[in-house]
Amino acid sequence: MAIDPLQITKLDSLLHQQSRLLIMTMLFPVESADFLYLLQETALTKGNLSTHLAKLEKADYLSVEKTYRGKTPLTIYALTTSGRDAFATYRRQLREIADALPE
Amino acid sequence: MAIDPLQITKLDSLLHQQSRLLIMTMLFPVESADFLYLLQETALTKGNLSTHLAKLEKADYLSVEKTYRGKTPLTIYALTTSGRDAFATYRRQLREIADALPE
DNA sequence: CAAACTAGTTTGCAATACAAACTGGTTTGT
DNA sequence: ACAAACCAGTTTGTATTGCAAACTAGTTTG
Repeated sequence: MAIDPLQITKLDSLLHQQSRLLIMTMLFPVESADFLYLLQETALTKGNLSTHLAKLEKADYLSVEKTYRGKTPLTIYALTTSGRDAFATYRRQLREIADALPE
Repeated sequence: MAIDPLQITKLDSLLHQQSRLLIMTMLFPVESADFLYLLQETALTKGNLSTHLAKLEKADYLSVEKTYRGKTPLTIYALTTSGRDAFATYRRQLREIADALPE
């Protein structure tokens, strides 16, 4: 049975955004990643990446550890449990919706 | 083979928005629909529905015909060919992405 | 020791999303 | 007749976004 199209409006708006979904998708398979890794992989600008990460952190979808590699700053990002849960829920809903879109 | 996560950024931003995707999803299976039908089915507010429709019209994803039902205004919306094409492309890309999101 | 580089953050601005208020007209009630 | 309520949308005001340029604090290089 086809799902209700109104399910579209139930998607987590924080994740239903291309840059943030991309970041979450990069972080999901790994334990953690640093800023420069994400910068390269996402191809976002630094400012853009920084603000999206801040938004995800504020939602408690990821944790941030500020440290050093030698003498230069190093910031490490990792999904939290609730970030993983939110991603899994979004993924499930997105699949249902994508399958149900009319032909 | 898994797709490149960067495909996420290739999604049509106009359609990667919940209210607008909902409107397009409602319009796709039908030939046309009037404002009140969309208002009921989408459960958006009138202002919100109006501005999203205007945006889709501006992108030439839908056409608008203003007429009357008896003496009261009646506005009829229909997807254009390029609107249908855009929807089909978005649907295909969304399915690929949804399938490829990491487990 | 100044210039250039590194790892991010902050700022400024244009575009968005949303609902309340508005518009132009019609119907209803008295 | 005429005001009040209603109808089908549109416009407006405001708060939130998304983005990249400019900035910061420190480090390395020439």
